[in-house]
Amino acid sequence: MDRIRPNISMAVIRRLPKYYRYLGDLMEKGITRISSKEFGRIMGFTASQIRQDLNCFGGFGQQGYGYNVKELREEIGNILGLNRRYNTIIVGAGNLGQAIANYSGFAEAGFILKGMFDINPRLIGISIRAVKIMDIDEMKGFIARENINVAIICTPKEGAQDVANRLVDAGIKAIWNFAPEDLNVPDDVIVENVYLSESLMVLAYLMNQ
Amino acid sequence: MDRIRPNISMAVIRRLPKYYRYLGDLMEKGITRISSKEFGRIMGFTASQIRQDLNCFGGFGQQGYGYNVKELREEIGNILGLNRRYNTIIVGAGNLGQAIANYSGFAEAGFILKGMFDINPRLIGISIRAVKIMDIDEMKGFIARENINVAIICTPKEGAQDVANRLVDAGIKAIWNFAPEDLNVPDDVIVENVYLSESLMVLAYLMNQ
DNA sequence: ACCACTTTGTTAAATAATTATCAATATATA
DNA sequence: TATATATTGATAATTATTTAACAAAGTGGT
Repeated sequence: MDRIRPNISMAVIRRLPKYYRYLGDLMEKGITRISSKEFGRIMGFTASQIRQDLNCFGGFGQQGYGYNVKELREEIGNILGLNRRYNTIIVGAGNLGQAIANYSGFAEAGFILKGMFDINPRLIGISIRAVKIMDIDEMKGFIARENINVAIICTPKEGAQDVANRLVDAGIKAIWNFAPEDLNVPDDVIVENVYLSESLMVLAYLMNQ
Repeated sequence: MDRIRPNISMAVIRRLPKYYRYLGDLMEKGITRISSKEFGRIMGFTASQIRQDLNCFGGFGQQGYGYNVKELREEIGNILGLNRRYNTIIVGAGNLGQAIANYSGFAEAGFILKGMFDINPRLIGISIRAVKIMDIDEMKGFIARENINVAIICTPKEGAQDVANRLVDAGIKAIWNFAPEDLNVPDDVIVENVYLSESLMVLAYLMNQ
């Protein structure tokens, strides 16, 4: 079904969600077709880059016509795996964990929040959006029982590696990590980091240039 | 004081916070000196890259010895502008805005939260960590009065560009943007984006490879 | 003070990413 | 149906980034 995809660079992969987003915007405006030239103008990319990127995955365009917006969006959605569902837990139910639990973009990408975990007895038992916060000691059983695919780490730096170890032990293969720490996990476990303070420091840097 | 820094690439700049973080870890462990070789081993970079990166800003090392951990950390902190203070406001006081307000890494990078703004009457008037949520119509005056340097946008996609326009109008030159939208601002305004859903989509992609 | 070893800063080489080019092919119009 | 125009996909050229190599300079032990 898919063409073989030999070593596509992360540079390309990280642009895919942006394409997906802009194609959604175009759809909302009722635009049904777009050329790489016009698409590039809107996104701030060169037309060449867009054609090059899309061609990593297949010839979605048509000469003399351009790209069909709806079709291309669906294709990219499938490439990104947005057509699947991922049973997800949040570990660390503090402010950030709760904000993520309430985050709507989350469900839109196919991630379904099934449970939350913490070590703080004050938090255990309460619910966020009908999702219960449980004791972290119940986590391993829950992951197996509820067929959890993804875990989101929202703990402080100190607890993060320990949580990661527990998750790996419980069979989790994908982690979205908000803790400011590079997690040590086996090669077959995927970690996608969101380093908020690093982003903030870059802002500080740019302000002083 | 600073040496002239001719066009340092964003690739280098985005690594600086990581150096800073690892140097902090080393300090906590009581390590006072480190070679590029060992530092590279710990961080997962080549020794060459570390020497190349650091040399963009100055010769911080010593032949036969390596780098002084404390000194190097301070130098990088200064390069990043962490020695300065930035008066900051949050616009959009929903779940994410409140989580960011409670985020500790924030103050550590020199960002001082002075106020929060929203359009929701239910939120206006309440306080998060002793910081009041105010009506967004009061924002422009507040920015001038309190000498605000930085604004954090935590609104939904729909309100983001309008908020950005108001911020630019009020003289703000640096924006940390969490809304899933590319903001249109004048060239002299810095925008650093945190695209959570894009990060999540990359995770989904990687899970399907 | 000497010598073997370490390690930097810098330059060169290699690799990766982006942009330009263009033949091939489709569209749109008369 | 013929023709001018638009646009892709692919390849080549260019630019950016990373890695390797090495002389110069310092360390540390004797």
